Amino acid sequence: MAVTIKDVARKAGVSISTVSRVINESKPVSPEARRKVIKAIDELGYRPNEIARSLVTKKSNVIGVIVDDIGSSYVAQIVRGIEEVGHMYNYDILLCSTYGDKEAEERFTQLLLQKQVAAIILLSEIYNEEVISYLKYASIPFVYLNKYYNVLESPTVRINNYLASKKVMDYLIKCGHKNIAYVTQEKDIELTVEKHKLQAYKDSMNELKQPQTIYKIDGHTITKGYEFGKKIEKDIRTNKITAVFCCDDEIAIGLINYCYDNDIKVPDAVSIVGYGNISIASYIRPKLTTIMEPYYDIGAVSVRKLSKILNNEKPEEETIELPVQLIVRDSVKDLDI
Amino acid sequence: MAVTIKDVARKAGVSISTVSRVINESKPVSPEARRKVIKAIDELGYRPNEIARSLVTKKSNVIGVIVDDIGSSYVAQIVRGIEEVGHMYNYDILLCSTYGDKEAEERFTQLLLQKQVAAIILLSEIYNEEVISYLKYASIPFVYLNKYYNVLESPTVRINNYLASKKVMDYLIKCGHKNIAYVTQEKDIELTVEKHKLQAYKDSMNELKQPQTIYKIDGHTITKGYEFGKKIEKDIRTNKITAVFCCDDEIAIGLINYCYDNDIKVPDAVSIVGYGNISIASYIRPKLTTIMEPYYDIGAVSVRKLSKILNNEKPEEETIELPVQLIVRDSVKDLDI
DNA sequence: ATGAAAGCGCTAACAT
DNA sequence: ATGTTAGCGCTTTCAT
Repeated sequence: MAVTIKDVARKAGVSISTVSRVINESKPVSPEARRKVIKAIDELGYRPNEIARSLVTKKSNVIGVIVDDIGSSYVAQIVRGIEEVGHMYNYDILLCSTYGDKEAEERFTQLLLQKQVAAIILLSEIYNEEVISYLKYASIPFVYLNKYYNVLESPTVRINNYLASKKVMDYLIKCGHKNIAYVTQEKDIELTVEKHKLQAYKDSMNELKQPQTIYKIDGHTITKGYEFGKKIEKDIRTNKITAVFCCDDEIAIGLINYCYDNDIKVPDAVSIVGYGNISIASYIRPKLTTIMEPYYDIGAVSVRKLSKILNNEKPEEETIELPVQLIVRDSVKDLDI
Repeated sequence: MAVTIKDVARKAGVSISTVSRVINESKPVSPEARRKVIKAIDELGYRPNEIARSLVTKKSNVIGVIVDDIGSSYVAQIVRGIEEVGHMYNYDILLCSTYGDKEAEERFTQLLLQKQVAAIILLSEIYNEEVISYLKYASIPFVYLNKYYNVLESPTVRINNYLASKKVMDYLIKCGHKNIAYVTQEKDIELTVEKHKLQAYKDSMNELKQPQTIYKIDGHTITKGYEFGKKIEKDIRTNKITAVFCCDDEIAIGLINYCYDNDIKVPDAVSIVGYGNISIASYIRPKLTTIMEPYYDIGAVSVRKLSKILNNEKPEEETIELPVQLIVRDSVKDLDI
């Protein structure tokens, strides 16, 4: 049987209140009593039961984290930020993965609520307004993270996608590219960040007075990017385009692999830029030039935001925007050289 | 204020016991009362407080998971297995990362114990006997996972590293390679799985009646593998070796990248084999031939093992060995063709 | 400074 | 079948 506060009290010859006071340093205790209590705790190897504790305090110092798939590398990086900074603020992490299941998001939200988590971070990849309404209704502090969709008004931490895409376009143009293609997504452009990224592309091409070449693909995987290679191959070989700006690192990497397998030299025959800076980006060859989404920081800032709310500090703006950086590597050729 | 079992009882006009009975289906309840209770639960949006529940039942259906770094891809895969199968068995996951800190392993173990987790899965990369002793002393069901070290006797799920290495060597030899090098680790060979992997290499080379070429490097990162390229470059160019068996995918990938950057064709100039099958392995070019460590399954089987223990089912063998597979891709050349 | 006692929300005897 | 009650391990009034 686990040792309880009673055992400590008995052994120390004091009341359980006194024991409670010394472990919480909540009220003054005589040095004499404190000494005895500490001794008893030591000898018995006593550790307060956090469950009992949070039942009475109604606080849990647990943050519920619902992600799409912890096996996904950017998700793991965000969770790393949540976890590491969370522990600095003394929060523990209760983790659930939904694997894109809409119902699971709501089910896990309920579950976490039942577990009395102090706050929730929901990292989603789908469009799901209900879960946000539910979260608001449950009036639990939360942060909603979604790489793709702009869902409702909700507290979130993200980057400015328009500015990020502009950065890419400016760089490509600086490198002398004129025939630049953009690879976007087929679905829900109006609802997703693609809306802003695409706008940045269009604005840039207009300024450049060049025709737009827009490809749409369905999905964010390396495999999809690879398959996409077949579609774009001709346009590359005929020099209709000299640079491809992919909405996703995965797609860019798939495309690079397709080029490698089909003897199209990157960046000599075609320049490729990604978006995200997932970890593989620097390991494939050529190394991928891309926009760095600060995943770790997104996680870190999310916890910090929640921590502030939980401590009733001054409420922040709902949306926090983090700076982005263009990571210049080897997948873009400077045509002026 | 959250709605409690009392509110439901009052609203339904029954006692709290009756409410408890219907939500737990623990004892028969008249259809009439059940109906009223369910109605009240619905109307109030009541959800039982899991904290209160586990305080009295002394069960928590939470599994504490301590990992080295959730940002590491194989770790994320194991956690994915734990998480997904865990939820099937109705367990939630409380996650902590140690980042290789020995003290953190023990601190988090204590923390999880205080949180009354039902069991612990410890995924470590260091040698730390104390934490195992502590886990045993705390008499909590646990599984100890360590990719590198063979630490003490402890319940674990792993692969047979000798057999896995043998598989690689057999394949390399089948492909006509004779001058095969093995890249192992500098540190703690006797304490780690390298002991068995190296033995398999030696046995194979002896059978082949070929001299052994063993390199030692310190670390498991892609960067280390890249740096190692400089050391081995001459031996490749002089054809002293035609194939390199790396103890780690990361090292193999680093080496492949070094070769790419220095115009050494893989696999034409040198064949390279990895170990682990991390996700990047199939995305780099050439695709890496490697041993697949079934990370997801290791996580999945670990939970299943714990679940059995927690349900007092027949105790299993302490060590579970999972099958390995050689994934043949493009980084090995068949010399006979 | 300390102890007694109430009570957090719930389950599980124990009664009826 | 249902209600009453004790108590899980703890914090926190409220007395003293």
